[in-house]
Amino acid sequence: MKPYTHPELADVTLPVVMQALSDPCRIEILRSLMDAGELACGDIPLTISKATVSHHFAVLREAGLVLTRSEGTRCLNTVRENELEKRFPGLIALVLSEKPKKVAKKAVSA
Amino acid sequence: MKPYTHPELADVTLPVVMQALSDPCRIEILRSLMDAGELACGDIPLTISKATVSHHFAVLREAGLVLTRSEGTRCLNTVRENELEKRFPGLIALVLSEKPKKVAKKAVSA
DNA sequence: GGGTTTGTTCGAGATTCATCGAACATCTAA
DNA sequence: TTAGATGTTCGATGAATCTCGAACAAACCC
Repeated sequence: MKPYTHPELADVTLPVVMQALSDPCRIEILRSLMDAGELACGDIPLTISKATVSHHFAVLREAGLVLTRSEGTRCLNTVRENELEKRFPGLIALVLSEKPKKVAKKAVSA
Repeated sequence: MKPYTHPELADVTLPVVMQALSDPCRIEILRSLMDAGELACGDIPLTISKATVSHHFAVLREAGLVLTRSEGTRCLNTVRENELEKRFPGLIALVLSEKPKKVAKKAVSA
């Protein structure tokens, strides 16, 4: 089985995180994740191949931004929100503040 | 003389800014600028060629991060701090909060 | 004017990156 | 066991990026 590896956020550098966030697809993935709480790779509303989606998730994972766990044939992803807030204060808010695509979302208070 | 062009921050997207911040050299440049207030290209304490420094400044400029003005044969650069704080709240603090590390500096004694 | 300083621009080389289809692996359902 | 669903990995390809030296341009100083 595939044991996903996640870095300690203390070992993640700022350039690595910024690089991970420099792609519009990955920013959109992060927003979807924050919006839904947890999503499988296939649930990402993007018109790119699943190979590319897998690649983007790997980048996000290695940058310490998301946490992936296997469940059946699917992999469920979440944003490492609390840890990130400690390591890079304000980063998540920055990502979410850009282009608020969905307004009046149903109380998913975080 | 060369008329430097600077984008409106409203037109700058998050991926573009993140891309600009994904290079350790450019992060170091920003830190030096914030520390000194205003610096010429040649005053950047990095061991890279002036052609490369010029390139990095162009990237930072086009990402809306720094403002460049000519003065004699030199070009003085400042961080667009106030504007950035409005457009991308917390971004500058994020860059400064990262522990300063050695970027392309001389190696320590062996 | 001639020379110096400062920075830009122009190739060019090397590396990295995003993207895809195809093949593969793993788990679930029938 | 077989078939389907879900992701990963493997090449490959085209684009972007980082870096440099060399040539160039503009402003200063003598």
